Amino acid sequence: MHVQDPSDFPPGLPPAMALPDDNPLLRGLNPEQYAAVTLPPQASLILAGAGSGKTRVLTTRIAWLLQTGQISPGGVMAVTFTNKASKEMLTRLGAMLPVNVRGMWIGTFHGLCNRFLRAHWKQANLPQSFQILDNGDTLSAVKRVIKGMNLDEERFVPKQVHWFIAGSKEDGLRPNDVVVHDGQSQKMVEIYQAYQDQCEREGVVDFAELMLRTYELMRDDPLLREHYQRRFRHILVDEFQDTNKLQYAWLKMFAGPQTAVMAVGDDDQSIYAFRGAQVGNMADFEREFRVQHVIKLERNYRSFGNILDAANHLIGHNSRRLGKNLRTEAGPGEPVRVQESASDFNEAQWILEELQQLHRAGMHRREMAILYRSNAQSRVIESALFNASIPYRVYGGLRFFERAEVKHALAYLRLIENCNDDTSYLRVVNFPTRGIGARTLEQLQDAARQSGRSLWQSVGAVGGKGGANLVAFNALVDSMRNETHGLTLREIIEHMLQRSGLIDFYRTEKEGADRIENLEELVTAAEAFVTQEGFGKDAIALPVDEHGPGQIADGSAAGLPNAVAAVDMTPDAETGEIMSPLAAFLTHAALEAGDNQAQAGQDAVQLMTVHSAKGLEFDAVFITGLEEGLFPHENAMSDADGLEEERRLMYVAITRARQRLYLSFSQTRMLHGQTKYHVKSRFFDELPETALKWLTPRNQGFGSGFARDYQAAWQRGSGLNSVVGAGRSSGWNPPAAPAMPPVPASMQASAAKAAGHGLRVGQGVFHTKFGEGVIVTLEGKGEDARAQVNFGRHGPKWLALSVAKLTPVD
DNA sequence: CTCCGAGACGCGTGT
DNA sequence: CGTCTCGGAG
Repeated sequence: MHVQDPSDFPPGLPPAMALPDDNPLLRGLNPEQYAAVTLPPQASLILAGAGSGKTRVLTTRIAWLLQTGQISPGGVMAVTFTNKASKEMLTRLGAMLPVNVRGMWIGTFHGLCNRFLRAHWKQANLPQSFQILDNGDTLSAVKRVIKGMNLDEERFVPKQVHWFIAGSKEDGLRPNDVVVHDGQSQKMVEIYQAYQDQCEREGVVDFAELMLRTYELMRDDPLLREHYQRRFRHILVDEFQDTNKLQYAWLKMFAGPQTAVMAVGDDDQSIYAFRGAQVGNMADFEREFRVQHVIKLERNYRSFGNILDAANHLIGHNSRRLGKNLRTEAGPGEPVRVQESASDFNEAQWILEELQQLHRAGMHRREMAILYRSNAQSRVIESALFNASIPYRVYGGLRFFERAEVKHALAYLRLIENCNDDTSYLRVVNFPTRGIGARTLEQLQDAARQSGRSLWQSVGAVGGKGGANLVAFNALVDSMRNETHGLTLREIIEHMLQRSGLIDFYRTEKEGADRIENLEELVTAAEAFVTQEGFGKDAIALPVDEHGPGQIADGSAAGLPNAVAAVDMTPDAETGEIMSPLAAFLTHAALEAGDNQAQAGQDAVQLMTVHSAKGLEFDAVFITGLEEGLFPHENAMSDADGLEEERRLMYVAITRARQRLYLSFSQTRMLHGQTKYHVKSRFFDELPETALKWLTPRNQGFGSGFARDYQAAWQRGSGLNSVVGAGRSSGWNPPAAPAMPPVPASMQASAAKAAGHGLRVGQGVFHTKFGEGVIVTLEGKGEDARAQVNFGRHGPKWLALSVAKLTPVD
């Protein structure tokens, strides 16, 4: 690994390009960024630290390539992992250059695959109107397969089977390619095969299939491969450290001998190994693409010094790094604040107070983020925010297009589009209820299975009342299709909502108001989609891409497309026919879980997992639940690899903060419906003490009681936390707090109950060998007294109190 | 067939 | 604690 010296760079470029100040595009770039943006058309690897201006480099690079005439819009592909990232890229690019970004291949891996398969559906052996299964759809499809094979769901857990199938596909393996170890894995492969057959029958593909199908078509069709390889002169890959085996192989298919691939990534931010990401792809890429230029972007433009010190110090505990350190010229800024709470409830309460102080001091709510390791942790915080009427927005969790009522509506739309979609059929055939019960559906599924046809096609095989109801349901869908023919997307959806009975159903429901609101939101979303994607009356096929200098002739002779429209409007390769707005909208719904249309635009506090925070930044960040078992998560604590990934995750979390960072942990937490006792995260031991400021007394934490914590909470309000750091860089001086109220009697009582052996559950103790821990359980009396103590790093231990020396920590 | 309540089970991260 | 599944009554 070598770093290009920016001073003698870029070598050998035309003079016009070497003058940075001449070109407004390049103004303000630092030497490394400048070098990256203006690299010659060869394979390159950009190691871009957090906050180092990575997106700026990517977009400026594309703009510069276009502006200098090195490529045409059609000659570049830029691929990201998230819709958020690709949208941002498009927006920024559009602001830099007057270019029709729509015609460019900029999107997520899955979005680009979709675009590719829409154009080549025939060669890919797909029906023209193939539908995409989201996670929920895939899971129910897997369940159906398992049921259909008469297998035990205990032995073949649908979730695990899905995991197995997706994992196999991400390794590029079809059922025949999977190596079988034993009877169990043999059966798994059979399920995989049956699932695949079912998908083929129904004309649907899952996320992994989008990637694999595209890869295979490119691999097996030399004409197609050559066309695309010659077409793309530049391919830029964002978040390269997150690519899996299949995505890397996919990239190699699209990158030809003349293609300059720029991989941008940060090994320290690799947090998706659990779903197959291979950081090793970075090293492989450097070798296999014979990378000449490796550039490190280490200058951070986001955070103050103390925050970066914390990040650098922490990540330094990882081995196997490519080696990179963030630096800033912004000064130390405020210290990183650390808060300990007695319970998750108290933690939420404390966050609430801090949020309000920041807001009163003038910070926008949207600039405050609360991060947690797992989605389940959001609930306590949400209810605290809700009760205090503080606007907030939750990312992840239930997304718009995943809500039950929205999925029902989409299922009707999908049936209108493709009536063989059994997943959708089963979802709404009896919703709202129309006298079609389990018995009838079983007969229907049996009939379908035997004839190898879809449920829709098999309704005739079921007799009796149920059979008649099925026929009536088919007729309903048919008439919806007929009646909406030629209508606008909005009209189609409104008609379907009425005709299906969904609206009427929710009107009579007790809690139906919210659901109706969401259904109306669906209409709005469709309307916005139509406007955005240009499906208006004057919609025309988007322009054919012009090939830049040195580009190949178009591939029309081979029946290949050289016209590329917006993601969902790709014309058919042969007929040039454009997808219907409905079909396009359904694709959109499957690929973009619908970030959450609801409270968008409002100035709201942002709640999300650390994973979904990647790529974002905020003025103030709270990292919550920093406890052993939670963060790092218990399932990842046992092996070194898992722990290193957790540490990278923590690194990502820390580097989201611009000005103020809070780290918070709690002694107790409601999990699985019961109270758990936790030790603070080991990550605290890996942070530089000089950058931290403990808001609660240091090392006196464990089990020191609710009363103390209660008092501390009030002391904090009285300005304790503003002593350090206030006035340094930001002007958030907390207002004076009210006088401290007396400690409630109930809390005093709980502290006083420490009778007997002088220990109680929740008590913090010190053991000479295991260190600090928390008493989780107490049993027995006198000589037999024993305690279960959770020592975090050493795990929970049973100790005989007559033998073990436990010193209360208080 | 539909509705409702009791009981089981889970919460690790995402396109 | 919340959601999903299953069993029995209407």
